[in-house]
Amino acid sequence: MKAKQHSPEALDLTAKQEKVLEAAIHLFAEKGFERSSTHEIAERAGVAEGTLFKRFSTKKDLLLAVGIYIASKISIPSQAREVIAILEQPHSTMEGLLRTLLMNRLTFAKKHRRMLKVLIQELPFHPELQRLIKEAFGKTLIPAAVQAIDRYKAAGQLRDLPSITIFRMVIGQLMAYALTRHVLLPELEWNDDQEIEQIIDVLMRG
Amino acid sequence: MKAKQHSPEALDLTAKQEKVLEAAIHLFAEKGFERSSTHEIAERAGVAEGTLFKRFSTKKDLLLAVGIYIASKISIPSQAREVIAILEQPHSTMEGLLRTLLMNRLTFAKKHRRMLKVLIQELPFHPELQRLIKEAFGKTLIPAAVQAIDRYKAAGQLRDLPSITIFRMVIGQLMAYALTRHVLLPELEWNDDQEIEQIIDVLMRG
Amino acid sequence: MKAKQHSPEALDLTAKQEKVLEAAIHLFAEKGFERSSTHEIAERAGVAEGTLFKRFSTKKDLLLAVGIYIASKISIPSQAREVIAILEQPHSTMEGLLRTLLMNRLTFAKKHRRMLKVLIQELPFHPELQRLIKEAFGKTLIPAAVQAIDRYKAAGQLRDLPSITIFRMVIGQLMAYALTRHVLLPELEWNDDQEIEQIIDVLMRG
Amino acid sequence: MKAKQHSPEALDLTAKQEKVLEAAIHLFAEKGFERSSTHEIAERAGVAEGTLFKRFSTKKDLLLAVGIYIASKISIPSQAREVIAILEQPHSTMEGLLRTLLMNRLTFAKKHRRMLKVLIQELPFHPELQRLIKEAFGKTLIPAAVQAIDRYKAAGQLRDLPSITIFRMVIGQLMAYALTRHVLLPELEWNDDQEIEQIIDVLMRG
DNA sequence: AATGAATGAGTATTCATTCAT
DNA sequence: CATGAATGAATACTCATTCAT
Repeated sequence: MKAKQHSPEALDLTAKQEKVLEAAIHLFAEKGFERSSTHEIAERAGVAEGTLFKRFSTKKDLLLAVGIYIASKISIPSQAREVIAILEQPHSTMEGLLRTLLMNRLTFAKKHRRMLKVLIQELPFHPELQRLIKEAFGKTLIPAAVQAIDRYKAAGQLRDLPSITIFRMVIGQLMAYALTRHVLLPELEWNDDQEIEQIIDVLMRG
Repeated sequence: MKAKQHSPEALDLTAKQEKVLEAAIHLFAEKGFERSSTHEIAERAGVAEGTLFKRFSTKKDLLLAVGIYIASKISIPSQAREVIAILEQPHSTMEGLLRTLLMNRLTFAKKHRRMLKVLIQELPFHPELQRLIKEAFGKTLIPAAVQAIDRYKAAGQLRDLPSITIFRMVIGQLMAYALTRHVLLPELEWNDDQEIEQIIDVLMRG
Repeated sequence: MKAKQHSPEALDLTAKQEKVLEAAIHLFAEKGFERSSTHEIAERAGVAEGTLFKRFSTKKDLLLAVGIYIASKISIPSQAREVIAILEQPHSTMEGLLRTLLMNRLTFAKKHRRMLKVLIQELPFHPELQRLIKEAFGKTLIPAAVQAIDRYKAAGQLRDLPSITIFRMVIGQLMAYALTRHVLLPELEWNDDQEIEQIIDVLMRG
Repeated sequence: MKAKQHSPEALDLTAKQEKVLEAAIHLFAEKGFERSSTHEIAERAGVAEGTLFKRFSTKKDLLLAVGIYIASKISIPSQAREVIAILEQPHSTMEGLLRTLLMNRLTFAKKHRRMLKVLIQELPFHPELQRLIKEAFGKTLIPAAVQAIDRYKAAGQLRDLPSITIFRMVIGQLMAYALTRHVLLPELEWNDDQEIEQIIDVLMRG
């Protein structure tokens, strides 16, 4: 009928349902999953409690919806393409690649800050969620990254460490920064560009 | 009465109370704070539910006890002394310092794995907990670390980056590794010594 | 419009409405009235939930429809005629009457098994239903039966017990059999003809 | 500790728990199982809703408690002994046996009227309940009854019908009477002694 | 007429906490 | 001191019913 244009495209939600998901994410991020009641979520979304359960038949489904959405963003054929494109571009320097990559991921983290917080918080307790995310990462992102790293190693631009270790180091720095930046000390003023330069600097030269 | 020798020395607990705290930590780590019931905790500790509330008048107190214990470990006059001693020792090389430091912290993390998991999980939702930990870090560890870093910079062994940034990088790598090692992929086999060497390697030379 | 030929003639239902009633009876009989949801009924009937409430403005109306239908079957001017005809026929022997009657009622019970189950289950809790059924019985069946029994007593074929007691005994045996046969032990193999002979035998000679 | 003397001896309930069970039976009998809320039950029992769930961890457990209690009454080593004693006594006449038996059972039915109503109502929907009752009957009562009937047949006091059929006829009459008496038409005045005489009369002579 | 999304009161059950023993 | 029965508010979820399309 009418052409719908949702942002969480993988989920196909009506307006009210999207309101519900939004409210849920907000509350989950703010107070945690268990401490947020469906009553509260419905109230914040401006719908009846019954409405919530029409689309999300369980409170946990609300959480999984976050996982599905993020997974759809991470994996092909969605935003991962961006990352893979970056990784596969013949960046003349490793530094350039890093810069583009970090900026891109940081933008992503900023945009989906709340969802990511919820996800990280609940990941240890929900195997379904773990599966979702592991698949999303394992199928596309990690292979592409390892391949890119191998290419740079072959070109002599990277020292001969296990590719997966290098990957972990980069991701680790990024995560550590994002965590400090958005979760631990969000009250400070941050200059992302400058911080990224420093991270790159350290990663390249120690 | 009798000379007690608890490991959580800052808390001064009787045998049963310690059992309770242990049970709480175990369950909090495994299922999360909210999903663990006081009934379950009391059962696992082998005490009555009433007994639990004698010493910990609130479920949250059990959580705070974890915070207090860890804080006491981090700050003077306890185990922090170890770290500060390390930082203040005239290690001839920066690498040696890093190695000692990382090993020491990783041992700590391994020993208090569950407590740390609980702490990290609940930190974002409990200001009291945040205060506890921030103070513990801010009062002793960070100043000592910054001072040590400054000394190495003065000695020309470190590039001229903001000390606090360097500190964050090191801690970041450590956290990223500990997280991957103990929380995200605990099922893999890890060789800590080797991994530490790689981390040092990357931190020193990029 | 079109000449309709429903079996529940007293109710005058469209095809969809009949589907709904059928589904309701099926579910009520299987899981009980309260445990069957209108959602489930609508689904089984293949209609929307709104449609259900067009004709049966209340869930209870669905139950009453069963009562109305059965009542219409019991009382004149419907199938009761059959029974009354049997009772009024000059059967030479009491045994013959009993045989015809029991067969007839058992056929009826078999045909409307589910409706009867629902009715019996819910009768104690719904005064409207009780009224419906009492009227149906009281107005036509019981008087006719009493009259028939009186005739046989006068003819010396029956001992001088209160007619209403005799009626209750016969109905009692029939109910006890039908209950055992269709509700309590439906999984056994039953030979109706033989069982009826035995019931008659006992009723006549003890 | 103290010698407790419950009437539902098989269940071992405290005073409050017995109150709860009583309230539950009352309400289940009056409004049906599904229509009675745990809130209502707790209120009628004068306890908090939580208290109810301490001993009966599920609403269904309350129902099963009724089943367990009745089953304990039916089967050895409880009241069944009474019945079996009656069946095994050398009553000179079959009529005497019947009279004693029917009186005994009717007293039982009168005493446990509500429980029996609940049981009969819910039996079709709860396999666990069916199992409970079937076992209670099958293990002790039916074999004893069949044996007694066989003895009377051998003594020429009973016609040669299948024993199980005879049993069913007697039970059937009893049930039919009890049902009419206590469930269908409880508002009428009944003279049990006289009615029993009539039932015996019919059963013996037709 | 038919649909099915939306409603909100109601349900069984859980749980931190209290207190008489 | 220790116990565990008792509490009652809070929770996730269900369901008969309504109504805009």
